[in-house]
Amino acid sequence: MSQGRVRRPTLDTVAREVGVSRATVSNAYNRPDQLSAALRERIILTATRLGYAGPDPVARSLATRRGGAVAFMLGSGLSAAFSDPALTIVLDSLSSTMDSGERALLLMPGVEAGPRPESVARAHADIAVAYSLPDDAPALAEVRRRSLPLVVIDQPVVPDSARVEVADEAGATLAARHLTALGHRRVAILAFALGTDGKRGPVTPQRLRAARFRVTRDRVSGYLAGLGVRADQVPIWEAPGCLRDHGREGARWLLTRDPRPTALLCMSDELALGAVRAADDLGLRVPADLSVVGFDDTPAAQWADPPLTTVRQDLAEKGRIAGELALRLLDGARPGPVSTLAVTLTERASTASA
Amino acid sequence: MSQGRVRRPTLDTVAREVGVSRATVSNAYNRPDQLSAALRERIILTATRLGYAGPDPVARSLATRRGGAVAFMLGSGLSAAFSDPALTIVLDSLSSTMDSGERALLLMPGVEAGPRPESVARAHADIAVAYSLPDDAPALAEVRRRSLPLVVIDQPVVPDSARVEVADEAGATLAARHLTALGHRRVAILAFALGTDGKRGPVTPQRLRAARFRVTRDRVSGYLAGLGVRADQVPIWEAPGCLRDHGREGARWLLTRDPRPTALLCMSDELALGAVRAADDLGLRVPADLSVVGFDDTPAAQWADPPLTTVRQDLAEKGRIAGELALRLLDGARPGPVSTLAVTLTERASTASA
DNA sequence: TTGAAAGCGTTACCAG
DNA sequence: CTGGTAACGCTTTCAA
Repeated sequence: MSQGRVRRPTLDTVAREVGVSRATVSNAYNRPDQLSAALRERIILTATRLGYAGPDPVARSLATRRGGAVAFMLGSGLSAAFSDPALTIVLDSLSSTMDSGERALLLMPGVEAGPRPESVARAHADIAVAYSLPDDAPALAEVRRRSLPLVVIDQPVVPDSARVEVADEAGATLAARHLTALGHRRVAILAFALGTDGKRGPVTPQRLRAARFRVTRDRVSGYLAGLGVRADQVPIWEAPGCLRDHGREGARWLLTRDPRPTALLCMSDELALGAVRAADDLGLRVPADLSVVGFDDTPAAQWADPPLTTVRQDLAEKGRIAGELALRLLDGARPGPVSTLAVTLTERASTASA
Repeated sequence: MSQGRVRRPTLDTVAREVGVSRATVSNAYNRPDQLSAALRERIILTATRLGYAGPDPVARSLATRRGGAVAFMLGSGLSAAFSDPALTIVLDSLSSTMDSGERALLLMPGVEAGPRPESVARAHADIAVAYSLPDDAPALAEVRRRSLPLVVIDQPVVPDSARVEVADEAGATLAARHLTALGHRRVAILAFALGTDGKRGPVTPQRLRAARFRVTRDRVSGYLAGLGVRADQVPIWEAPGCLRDHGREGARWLLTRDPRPTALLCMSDELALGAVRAADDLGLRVPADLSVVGFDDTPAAQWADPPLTTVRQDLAEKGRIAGELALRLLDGARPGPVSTLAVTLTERASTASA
């Protein structure tokens, strides 16, 4: 049984043993219809006896010029990424859309501004999918250098890439209008990161202008438009991420300003859920003392107590579309115009009249 | 700028253009110290001008005999997997342990009994990590066929693999003893899946004997030992997974038995949290009317209301060890004996005297 | 239905 | 420090 340092058998070994050519053995594995069933069986049998495990995936890729994986580039580490239900839904939907069994999913976690370019350079992937990266993510430059087809989800805007986004600005406006219609005049914003430096805190107009994330920029614009105010007229907190704890922390600050806001616009449901928790910490009732609006409409939003008023986007659809764009690019198609998914406002119990 | 159908430049193209050999160009990329800085610069410059993106990762892998990825095999689909905080922690810790920037993470989601063997056959990976798969997962047979080094986390027991587990039986016993010490006599068990058929419901001793998951078997044994009863003397519910909703559903059933249990032993914190929710649905107070014990001690356990009494295992450490085992295997080492992590009981507020 | 030969793009070894 | 030459293991025409 001990194979020791014996050289691994190859197609050639099997071919020689059976007494046929390499091509025939290759066909035995890849095109069973190209040879007689009997011969094929003899080949497979011999292969098994010799301990040949089937065509080497790497060698096969070199010959076919297909890497067989899709590189999924994240803007954060794995644990943060997986704590984000929105990402989870999109990734799941993307992977099941593309899953032909032929393609694997190469996860490229990031630090700060996305995956390291060296990782991208070495990836055995023939397409890349970027999930919500900052404008100048180095990984994207590397994707370009390699001329890998690219699908961008949400952000940033990359020339020559296939893109799927949601109507961020419109959605944010919807949320803000909802609050003003309810009579809220003191509204604060709980925002995603503006930079990749991990900073958190109140946002200055200057930092806002230098923002490196399109989504954050657009949503802030939308909020301000819906509110009918300028950036310096409303408290904005920059959270370093989109998770619940980030929301709790930011809301704690926003809710201890004077005058205290009567409503919070949050860029994700998780952020909003954190805000509800912070309100709770401070003895504020939602929605009696504080209205909270989320973004995404993840499952948690409707399960929450109180159920969250939020801007609904179809996350699964976003993943599906991204997958289909990827498939099309892989098929040689040129990237088309951006697909923008519509959003709607889902009114639940976390908002009430001022 | 249009490259049209022009053949992609290769190492050779660059070498010819610069007037050096292929080897030298290769060295320019991989061993800068093997040539003069001037020559190297000239090479890189020409490469850029020609639009050469650097050594092709697949070709390089063929030559170096290194695939450059670790295949992480899951027992469930992506969305279920990422909803499990325990998996998330382990995976994050594993990936940061192994991350030399050289290696990528190939995610192999499963359906029912793990990844499809064909996916494993095609994966450009030089090592596989199995996360909590059933005893006879087909993917494992494929790993063996390919003679890929294998690290198994939790289960199953695979000959010739490096393994890291936790003291499941001991932990379960700890949990059960805690309850009996508190005077509980009517205790029920909320268990993981026993089969890969997605079934849920009360467990028969027969199904228990046929269980295909070591962890489930061992924990049930541990619970029974700690309780000092036989399998047919205690209600056991088989949940199809380890998530919160599964727990809620199972607990709803267990808590409507007559006589109603005064305590629940749950195989994961998520399951336990679902059980707390079910108790809440039924108007039962935890721990006044019902004691609940979890397993894992994920962050959610201490955040919960009430904070969860649970069997603590060091998930991050488990991931780290798995990563180190993988590194060692990659280095040519033979698998050693199984590493079993100790567990402790963390008493919090979800348990009280009967 | 089968086989021969020409790649696929690199790295590794060894001589100079 | 540089270059020749031989792998690496497979797929794919094209002819027979």
